[in-house]
Amino acid sequence: MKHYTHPLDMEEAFDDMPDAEFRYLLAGHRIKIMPVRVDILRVLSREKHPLSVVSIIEKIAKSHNGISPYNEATIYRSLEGLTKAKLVNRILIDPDRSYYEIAFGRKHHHHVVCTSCGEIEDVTGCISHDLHDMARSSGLKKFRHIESHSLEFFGICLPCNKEKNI
Amino acid sequence: MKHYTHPLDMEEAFDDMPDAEFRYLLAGHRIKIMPVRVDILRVLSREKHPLSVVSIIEKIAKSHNGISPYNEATIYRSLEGLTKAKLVNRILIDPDRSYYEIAFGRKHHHHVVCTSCGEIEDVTGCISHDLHDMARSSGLKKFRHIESHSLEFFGICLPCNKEKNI
DNA sequence: TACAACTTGCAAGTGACTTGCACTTGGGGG
DNA sequence: CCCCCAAGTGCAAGTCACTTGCAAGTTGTA
Repeated sequence: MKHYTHPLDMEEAFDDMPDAEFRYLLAGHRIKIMPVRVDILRVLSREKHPLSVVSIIEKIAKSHNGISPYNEATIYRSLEGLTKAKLVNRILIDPDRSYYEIAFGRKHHHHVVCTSCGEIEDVTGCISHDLHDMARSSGLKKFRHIESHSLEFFGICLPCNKEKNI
Repeated sequence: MKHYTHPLDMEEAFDDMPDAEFRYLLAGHRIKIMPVRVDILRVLSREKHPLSVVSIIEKIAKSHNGISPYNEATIYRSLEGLTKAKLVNRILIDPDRSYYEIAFGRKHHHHVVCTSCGEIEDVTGCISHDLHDMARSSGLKKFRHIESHSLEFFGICLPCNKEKNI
């Protein structure tokens, strides 16, 4: 059997990560290994960028003869559980719907979102250390522990920009 | 008549800004001067932190004998218009509801949100220049213009933390 | 293998917004 | 200063993403 780097030590590209790895991760996080969870982790791990819930369902459907075997409620509950287990992250980029991305194996990063078409691109090299220092040092009387941060950029992507200048 | 610094040149504390200033701002942004818009600007300008829509309505109600003279739809439409005019900002901190804050007269800043009680505190001294540099320089093939960014921190505030340790 | 705890499907419910439409109003033009 | 209409409003119905209650099905462990 081929040996796979443990996901938590990897960088990018999970294209061929076998389901066994996801089961391993789920077990490690003390969550029951349910098919829907494995499917979600597989779908998200193959994406470079955050996916909306609808997209997640579509991708799952594609790998199951075009029909998702799971109820939507199940998907939502699963995403909630995976988020609590910190295996996926819920991303705050759109006030109208939720986006999720895999939470392990990738460099710390953030996103740029096109305010015109919604295209999402990664921003790597986050200065998160500086950010946390900043958060801790600037008039924060009531907070000592910062658990996480969200850093999102918004702009117009080149294709959309060109379209407008026609 | 007392002279007031133009809002756009001010820093913090609008506690006593007269409605005339808000009318001035609205006119300057070529939006009709409607009472609801003035009310929203007044309420938000008196707040140190972002307010949810419900809170905005409650504050407006307080200044009108306890009953808001505006329909909820009007509030939502107004907030949308004020956001487009860049007089208020919609803040992405809660996937379940919208928060708004005044968009002028304050130093560039961000927020820390308590994931337990929702308390919001400001983070000043943002390294926004570095952030934009970061966004522009890190593998961004498709974006050249970054219009805005959202930087939010999440943690547990001291009161909530104490509560848990009882 | 038995069972308790956890999950799921289904269907109904929730809640934050949005929209269609007829009525009103702010403010520029005459 | 008044007229007029684009822009804004109230009301009520609608939408849509998500949540929940419950009965039935799974998982993992004892």
